[in-house]
Amino acid sequence: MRHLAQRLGVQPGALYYHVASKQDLLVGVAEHILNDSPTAISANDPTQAALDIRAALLPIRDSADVISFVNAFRPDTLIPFHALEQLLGAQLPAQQARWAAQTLTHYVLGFVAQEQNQAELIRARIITDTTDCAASEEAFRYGVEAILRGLPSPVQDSESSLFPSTPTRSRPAE
Amino acid sequence: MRHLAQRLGVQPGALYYHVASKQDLLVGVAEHILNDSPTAISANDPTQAALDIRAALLPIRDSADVISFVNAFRPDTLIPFHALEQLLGAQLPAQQARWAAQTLTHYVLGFVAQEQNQAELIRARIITDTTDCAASEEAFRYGVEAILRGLPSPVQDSESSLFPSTPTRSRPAE
DNA sequence: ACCTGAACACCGTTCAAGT
DNA sequence: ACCTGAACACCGTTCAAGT
Repeated sequence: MRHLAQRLGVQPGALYYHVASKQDLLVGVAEHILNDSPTAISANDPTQAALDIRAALLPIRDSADVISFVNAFRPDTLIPFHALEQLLGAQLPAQQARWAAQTLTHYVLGFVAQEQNQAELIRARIITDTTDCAASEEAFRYGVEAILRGLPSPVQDSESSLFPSTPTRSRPAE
Repeated sequence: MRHLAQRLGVQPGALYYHVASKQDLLVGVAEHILNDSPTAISANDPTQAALDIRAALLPIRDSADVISFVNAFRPDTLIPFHALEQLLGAQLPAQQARWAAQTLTHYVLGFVAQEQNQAELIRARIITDTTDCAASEEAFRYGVEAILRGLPSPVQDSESSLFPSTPTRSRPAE
């Protein structure tokens, strides 16, 4: 809050005319990070979505912690995670769709949070850097693929979207 | 720090005679939480280990965040996660064993962190409680089982370890 | 050996008062 | 409508000085 105020050339208290609390501000920040990312987040392929979310978060310090907080504070406000739920739970009971999405979500955010917290410790010279960027990506992908393998597989789309095998039913009750 | 000092009937600064930093203290706290838990953590069955870790963390406020921090700050110091690596990676290349364990670890810590952060927000009356304890456990289990299904299965101890079906590929370059 | 006192450089938030 | 000034109740950390 105080840093932000300084950057706006304003007293800390002034922020509270525009925002009710730091937490409310973070909701806005989280939405901005995910919606206005240079790399858009896929809404078709869960593997790609996971990679895209990581790519959107990595360059922004502590963003994974922010997103995790917002997901706990205001579930369902962050579209990409909501989208994941529809993607993975295409023909699953609603509750299992939610569980499936949360499984992948927790992994993605947990993984990136660890990367970023480690980066923060390195920046502060508390630990020394032993990170290989390419290896991190490989490790991330390994987990994503393992999880998707374990979850009930969604529509194997390919060109088979010609015949509507999926009942695409039940738009979730608002 | 200040809370702890107060509880010890001592000035805040006095703590720094015994501990180098808050972070060092947290390493000790994390070890204590996992080692001296009333419910011991299984070292045989990964599913049970995950459930045990959650059981050990749930009653201690913010413990999942503490453990996550310590895992980033000092990887490999927390035994149960190290044990998970050996359990899951019994006949896997070292790097994949690590990745497998981290996949499950991120899920477990991410899940419990969300539960605890939500509990904290409820305690502070910032959000209202809509949590069903039994449902949470079911959701947790769902994710654990999905992930273990997706990961290369460890020794199915019974009789199937007779034929070495896994090609145990090219040990990765260090 | 262990602690106090006091300071340093921080937090998020509130609120009367100014313009 | 938007901000200042000043305070409130907090942080982790350091360090001379006490016992």
